[in-house]
Amino acid sequence: MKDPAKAPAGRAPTLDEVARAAGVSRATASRAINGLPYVSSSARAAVEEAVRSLGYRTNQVARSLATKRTGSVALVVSESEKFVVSDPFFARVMRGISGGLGDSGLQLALLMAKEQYGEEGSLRSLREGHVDGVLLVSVHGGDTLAGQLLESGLPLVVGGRPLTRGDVPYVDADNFNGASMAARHLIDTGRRRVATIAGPRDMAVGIDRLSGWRRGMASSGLPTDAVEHGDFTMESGEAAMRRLLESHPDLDAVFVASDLMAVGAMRVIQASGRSIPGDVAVVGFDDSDIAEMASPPLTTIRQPIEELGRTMAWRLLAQLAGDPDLPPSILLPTEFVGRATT
Amino acid sequence: MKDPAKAPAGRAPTLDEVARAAGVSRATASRAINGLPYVSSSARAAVEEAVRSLGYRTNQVARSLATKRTGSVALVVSESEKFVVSDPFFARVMRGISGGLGDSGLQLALLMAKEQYGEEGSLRSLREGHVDGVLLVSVHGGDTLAGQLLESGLPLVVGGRPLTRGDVPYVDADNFNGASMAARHLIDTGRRRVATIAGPRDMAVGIDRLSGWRRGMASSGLPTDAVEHGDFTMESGEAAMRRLLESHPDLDAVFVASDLMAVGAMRVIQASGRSIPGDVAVVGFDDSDIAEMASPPLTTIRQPIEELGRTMAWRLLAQLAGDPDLPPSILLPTEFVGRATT
DNA sequence: CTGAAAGCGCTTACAG
DNA sequence: CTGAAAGCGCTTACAG
Repeated sequence: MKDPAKAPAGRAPTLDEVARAAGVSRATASRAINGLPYVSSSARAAVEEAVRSLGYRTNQVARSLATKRTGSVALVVSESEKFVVSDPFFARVMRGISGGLGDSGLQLALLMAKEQYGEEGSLRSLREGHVDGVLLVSVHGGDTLAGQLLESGLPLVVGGRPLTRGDVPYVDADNFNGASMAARHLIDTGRRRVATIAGPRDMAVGIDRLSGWRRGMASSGLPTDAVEHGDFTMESGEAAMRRLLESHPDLDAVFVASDLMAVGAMRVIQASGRSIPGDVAVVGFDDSDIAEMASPPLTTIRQPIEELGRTMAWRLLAQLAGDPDLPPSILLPTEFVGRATT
Repeated sequence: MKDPAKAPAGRAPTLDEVARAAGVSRATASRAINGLPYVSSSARAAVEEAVRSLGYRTNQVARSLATKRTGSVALVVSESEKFVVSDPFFARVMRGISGGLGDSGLQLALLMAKEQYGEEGSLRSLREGHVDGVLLVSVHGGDTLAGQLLESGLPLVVGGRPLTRGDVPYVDADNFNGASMAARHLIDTGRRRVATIAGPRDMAVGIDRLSGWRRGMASSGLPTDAVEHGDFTMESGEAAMRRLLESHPDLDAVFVASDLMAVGAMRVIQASGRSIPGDVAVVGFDDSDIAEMASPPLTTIRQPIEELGRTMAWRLLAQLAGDPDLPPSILLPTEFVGRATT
């Protein structure tokens, strides 16, 4: 017994075959499948039945060619050395993005912007790839790429505040208020000589966490002169802490702009014979895995990384849908997480 | 002064325009661009010049429709809970894959196989997505998905040995020999009562590292009865170590199947009043970031994670190119990294 | 070595 | 509400 409704093996059924099976034109079949109005319910039912029995799936490539939309967005990440450090960050953002794209039907195309090709090369391949929009995770720099993308007219959302391009839509954690909370918590628990190990001066996340700490200190009129910078590696945290202990041996607390640097700082503090939190209290930032693993477990400020990714996806989706009232950029709340170092 | 060779703004130049500018037919322009033979050098030069001056880039969507190849491969990762643990692993594999794809021109489409849709849903969207091949990172299970993909005829390379499907091409680290090296190193440095904390019994990586350890021990005729299992979390490493110390208080070394579990084990060892490596030597596996951060820094077995990704990409590329003599699967060497716990 | 033409599988004005 | 037809931008036998 043959079943003439079955698709011929080896080749995917086409819209044409669906239309024939349903006894309608290709145009009507297309409308029914895409849920457009002006299709009689009987035609719609026939098409749905044909789709089911043939196992039809629309060929996205053909659709893209006709509609000039690809149904995919690019996730661009820079492949710079520094990035390796924040691998877990990246993975979590991506999970969030993937979740946020959810049932939108959009594919996520990954693009590692290779430094050897330069940003122009990345831009080119984005246009070649014909994506509908771009999600750019900008850890370090990437500002010029963001600017070019914006000017090219491609819908764009950046993760992390771009340093120089205030006009690019972005989503970021509220680093300023998080750092301010950290300072206030230290003050509230009786600390009076509070230092900070900040991130790089040329990264928004470094700048924002430093100015947030300043704001928190200023609200109590405490001095903000004990500042050293690191580059978010553990080693740089150790080195910065050594400098701080030398210049400010009387410090009784330190806010460190990342958990990883904080772990380095804690080692130096302990090696100097000081106890944590007895002699020196420590607050980190990120609430990464190592915060809990540190000994003692590290008090820190949590940034909602998955949520950051989800929000980036949401923002891009909304823009693609033509949503008129979109906030240019979005700040996600950070949260105090008390553990044993304060 | 107008430049008639420039593309009209707003719309990308087409092959048609290139052909016209070069004074050849579309067919010839296409051949020249794709580097096919049978194009006169004068025609080739004219086309190249036209491409340059117009800034032409081939429309991949149109090409895909014509050739029935998409120029993209899917990276499928399962989004299960357990996966979160190995985030850094995942990010590094992906970097390797991206690097391995290199200049192949293939796009990497990311697909998080959501558990809620089940594997059938994932499979469907892969076929819909019309990718040329699939890279599957199989951390836990995923064997049935791998099997279905294989049967669907889509070129496939799995990262990590599938547990039940011996017929699927995969790339993995040489966990067996790595674990064997670990055991031998402990024996060579004078340890005689060597325990192990193995991974889950239902993961290939758990099984392979356990049997490798057994092999290493057997070569010296030492007993292999001190075995406990964890699930690769730090907590499970702690719990397993507690059980080991209870059942084998005389142990003088332990091989732990992951660095993260090893850090947990070290805490328990130290809390029991034993010194590392004085009383108990410890060897981990992975050479992840925390291996260096542990105190004392952890001796471990390095697995080449980026290389794993690169090799997966290479294997898939070779298969797509129709390379006839491909090894069904590939094992990447692991490497001993001596630090302070042995 | 080259060109005219058909075809890849859809969508979408347009005219009914 | 529906269908015939043009078009999206390429590739590739086929015939010269």
